[in-house]
Order: sequence, then structure tokens, then C-alpha cells
Amino acid sequence: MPRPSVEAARREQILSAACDVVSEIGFKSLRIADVARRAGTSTGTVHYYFDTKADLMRAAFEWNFTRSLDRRRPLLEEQSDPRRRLRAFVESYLPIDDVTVRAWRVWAELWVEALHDRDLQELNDQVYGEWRRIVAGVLRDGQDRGLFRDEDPVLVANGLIGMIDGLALQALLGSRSMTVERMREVCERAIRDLELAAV
Amino acid sequence: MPRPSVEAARREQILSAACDVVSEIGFKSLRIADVARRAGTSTGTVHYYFDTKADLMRAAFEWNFTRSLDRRRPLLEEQSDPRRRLRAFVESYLPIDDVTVRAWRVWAELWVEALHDRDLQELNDQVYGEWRRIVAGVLRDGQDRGLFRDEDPVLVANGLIGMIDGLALQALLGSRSMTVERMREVCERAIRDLELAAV
DNA sequence: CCTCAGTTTGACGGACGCGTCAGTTAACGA
DNA sequence: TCGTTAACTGACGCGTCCGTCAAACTGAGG
Repeated sequence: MPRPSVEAARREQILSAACDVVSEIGFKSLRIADVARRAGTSTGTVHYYFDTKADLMRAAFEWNFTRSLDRRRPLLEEQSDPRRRLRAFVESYLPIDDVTVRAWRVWAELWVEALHDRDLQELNDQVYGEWRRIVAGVLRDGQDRGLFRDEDPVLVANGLIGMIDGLALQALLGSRSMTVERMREVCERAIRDLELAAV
Repeated sequence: MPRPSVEAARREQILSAACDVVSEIGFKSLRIADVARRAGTSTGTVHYYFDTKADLMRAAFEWNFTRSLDRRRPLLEEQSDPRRRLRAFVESYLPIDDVTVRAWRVWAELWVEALHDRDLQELNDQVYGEWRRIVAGVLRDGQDRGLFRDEDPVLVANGLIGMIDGLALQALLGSRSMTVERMREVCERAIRDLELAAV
């Protein structure tokens, strides 16, 4: 081997730059040149690692998701009380810090792009499934311990996740009536509704 | 006056075509020529009524919203029982028929476009406010009649609307796990949670 | 020192689409 | 019938950007 491969590192660098740009100016306005500049490289290099713009975006969406999930894994393992676990998980999705906001914005772009792209729909479905599995798992755990009301965990998980998606979107849009603080209240109310009164 | 103005009719025709195209191929891919063809006219005419593409899209988003609300107004006036009124309203947002699906898809495109456009954020905020006011009104009415649980109507309305947005989005994406039927169940569960047990 | 594969570069061809514009049509009043 | 003006048309100029490509570079092995 002539020299150690830099492929993995360079790909990450480009994908991160792509997510930055998508978050800032949107998929629609994104130019390969923007990504290259942000990554501190040239358009030629971007094309060396990703044949087409579509390839790049698909990879960026995937990367964005993997990162989001990796960031949350510790959260789920730290907390043993399902009530705390659920709250920590939901809290982690509030679009407060830059990293979370960026991830949400990229996510939103994926949604709309996926409306017209089967391949991305598949990706969204996988991710959504994973998310639902996690939340439903926490709910089931809480029910087993007699902490949550006895309702279909999958149904409740879907409702909760849908709500978080919808609220986050409005918060991201800078709605005057849906601030992050308001979003937190709405989520807290929903979670409290799921809990059984303390014994 | 040389002849009767056809402006109003022609504008509608173009806006409807624009929404069709946005729904089908997305804002990103939309070409003025697509809209012109769909409207059965020429690109010149489109530009005659809308100076720029941005103007056209802004007007189309506004038109889409106005139509959506107009279609629902009768619903709210027909039903006197707040429980029925709430259900009818929520039901009307299930992405079942073509008209509703189209409206949702255009709506989703607006969201993402608005992430990078102050003007559209303003529009979204107005619409979201109107929607929240309607739902909160129904909830308050139901509470006054002792039909709904006594919780902050605005908070509950926000949660419900957010949930509908999030669920509809997944349904539109053709998620295997979030069909319209599933969405209906999740909404029904959420509504039932708001109601007090029958006396 | 030379070779060679992996990597990088940026200029360029070609396609594409917005917005302009000069010219045409049609309805109305005079 | 003619002048006037709103309404309409579609070709084209111009700028933009993707993806290609030929050439350059880099570092490890021979």
C-alpha cells in the first residue's frame, strides 16, 4: 500500500461540511462549491469521494442520523428509571444547542426531499423505526414497573414522536408562539399524562 | 376600461397549477415552465402576473393556506358538540384524499423553505396561530361544558397540532409504520385522553 | 531515485432555467 | 373602423453550476 488511506477522515470532513451548508442555506441552494469551501478543499475532491450531488446528500443525511443516535446512546444507558430515561431522551431533542439545531434542520430537509425520492423514504423509515423502537421500549419498561399507564406503547410512542417532530419544526421556524421553552412545557405535560399518580 | 379584467381568475389558475407542481416534484425542482404548462399558458404569462419565482411561490403558499382554511370553516360551524367538532377538524387533516394530500405536501415544502426565509416564517406563524386559536377555542368550549379535562387549552392545542403535523409528515412519506389508519388511531387516543369519562 | 497508486486540483464544456423584451392579439369605447 | 390598452406569447441573453478531465502532487515501497 503506497500510503495510509485518508478516505474515512476526508469523507467525514466533507459530510460534516455538507450538513453545515444544508443547515445554513438549505438543500435547494446548496452548491458543491459551497461544501468544498466549507470543508477546506476543492470541488474536484468532493466529486472524488461522491460521484454525484445526490450521492453526497444521501450520505450526508445518513451521517447526520448516525451521529444523532450516537450522541443519545449514553443517555439511555445512564438512566435506570424509565421516567427519567424518557425525559432525558425527549429533552435531548429540544432544539437548544447548535448541534441539535443543525441536526434538526438537516432532518427537516431530508423529509421534504424524501417526499420525492423513494430511496430517502426508505432511509427515513429506518430511522423513524429505530426511534419508535427506543421510545416504545422505554414505555414498556415503565409499564412493567407500574410507572406508566397501561396503553399500547407503540401507539403512544408514535404520538409522542410525532408531537416532538411537529413542535421542533415550529420552534425551528422561530415561531413566536412556539419557543423551546413552550415546547418543553408541552412535552412535559404529555409525559406527565402517561405517568400513573405516585403511590 | 377596455375590457373586463381576467386577472383574478388567471392568478388563481396559475397558483393552483403552482401548487400542483410543488406537490408533485417539489419546490426545488419546480420550473416556471412547468407551472405554465400545467396552467395551460406560457412562461411569459406567469411572469406577467408574478414578477419573480419567489413572488409566485410566496403567493402559492398563501393561496394553499387560504383554501385549506376555507374548506374547513363549514366543518366547525356544522358541529355543535365540541367533541364532534374537534374530531371532525382533526379527521379533516388526515391525508386521505388528493386535495388534502396536496395541501399537506405544499405545506411541508413551505416549512423547509421558511427555514431560510424570514418572510415565509412570518406567513407560517400567522397560519399556525390561526390554527392554534381554532383548536384552543374548541377545547375551551368543551371545558366550559364539562366535556374536556381542565388543562391549559393553549398547551393542549399546541401538543395536538404538533402531533398532527408530525404524524402527517410520516404518513406522507409513505412510512410503513405510519399509515393514515395508524395516524387516525393515534389521534383518536390523544383526543380520548382529553375527554372526561361520561357521566 | 524511481515507480505507482491514491489523492488533489481547478478550469472548462455543456446544460439549464429565470427573467426580459419586442411583437402580437383581442376586447372595448369612441 | 380605429385607437387604446390589457393580456399574452415564446425566443433569447445571461448567469449559474454540475460533473469531467488532464495534469499535478504525495508518500510509501522497491
